[in-house]
Amino acid sequence: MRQDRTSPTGYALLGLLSFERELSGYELRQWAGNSLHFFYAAPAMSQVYAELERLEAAGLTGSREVPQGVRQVRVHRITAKGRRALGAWLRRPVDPPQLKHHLLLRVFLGHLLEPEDLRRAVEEHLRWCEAELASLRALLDDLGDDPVWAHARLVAQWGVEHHSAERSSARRLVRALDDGSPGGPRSAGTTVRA
Amino acid sequence: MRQDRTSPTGYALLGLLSFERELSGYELRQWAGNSLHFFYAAPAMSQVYAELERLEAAGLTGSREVPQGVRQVRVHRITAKGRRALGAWLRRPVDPPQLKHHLLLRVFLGHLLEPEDLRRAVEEHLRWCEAELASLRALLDDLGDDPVWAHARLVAQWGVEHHSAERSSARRLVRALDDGSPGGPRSAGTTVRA
DNA sequence: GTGTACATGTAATCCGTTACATGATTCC
DNA sequence: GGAATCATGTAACGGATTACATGTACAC
Repeated sequence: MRQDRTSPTGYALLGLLSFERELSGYELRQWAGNSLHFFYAAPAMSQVYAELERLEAAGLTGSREVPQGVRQVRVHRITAKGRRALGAWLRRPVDPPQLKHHLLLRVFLGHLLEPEDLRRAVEEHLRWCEAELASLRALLDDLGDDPVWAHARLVAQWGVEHHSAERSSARRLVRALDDGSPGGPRSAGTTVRA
Repeated sequence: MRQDRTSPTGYALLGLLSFERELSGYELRQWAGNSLHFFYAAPAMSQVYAELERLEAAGLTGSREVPQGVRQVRVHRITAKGRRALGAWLRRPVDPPQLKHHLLLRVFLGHLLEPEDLRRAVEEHLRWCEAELASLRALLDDLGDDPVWAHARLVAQWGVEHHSAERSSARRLVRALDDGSPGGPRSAGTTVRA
């Protein structure tokens, strides 16, 4: 039993199970991938299975096989012990957010890139922000106004704000890159915007 | 030689060495810890040493021991090959940012917490944001206006925007939590602000 | 009949952390 | 004299990924 051998990712999965539905590993991953992933990097499929095994070994979840047509699908549920463990974990001091922003690393090392290369990378990031915003809006739509999803709406709203800010910063970055390039704004037809 | 066995963290260190100074592992970690860490989680000390060994084995860095008083300190420098490898990596498609936001995971699972506990966690996060903003301002101050740090200033500026947005969102979260609590705004003397 | 989503896993490997160990230097 | 910082590492472990392997169900 010793200590608390459950990782944050384990608790995240346990958290998804805390909505009291029985879910397969695949479904858990799906859910993590399209709603959690905005603020918490979704684990690989294989890790979900590994994590579920550990959770079950620790008695925090249980599982059973249910027939799904011809096949057997294993569905998981949280146990009373799991609910207690999760509650205790949630009350512990929170670590600061962990970020690995690969684009900004490139910007930081911009002296090793052509301004055009850097600009393209930032613009790609901008497109990614737009795509994330679109799926967040779709998510908010799906959540409706059921009280069960009140907190889910809060984090989705946070996501919208976060990605909007990211988008503003990226736009500002493009402008700064244009202004700061050797010899002022870029020539060659990339700067003229409407 | 096979493929590209260097991790993003390895490239990050290589990037720090691309400013053409010879640095010890300790100094690299220091630098990563107080300027890179705003957008790229700083690795543990022990990983820095491990990464430096790999880089040297791959011929991307070189090192030598220099006397520092009585002791020998090992300093590292980037090689021509390292500069080429870094340049090539920087031009590759950029992965989206990776985030693990432990606070938001708590918010998402807010149905398992007392509103007061959740509120306290968000307020703790708010204090963390303030502290980060303060050190970012100090950093921007240190950077001065030397052209060498032009890109460093850009990412520091991004950091200020990012943490300001984070702060706004956290404040909004506190308000939403107050409003949304069962029975309206919290009683018991925590809601009345100024 | 082909591709995509559903569904579950194993193997190998690596990324990264914590804990431990050691010692010099500098500040109070 | 003691604490904090500088400085470098090793050992053990666990977290997480990629690549591989397998097969079903369903839509076009």
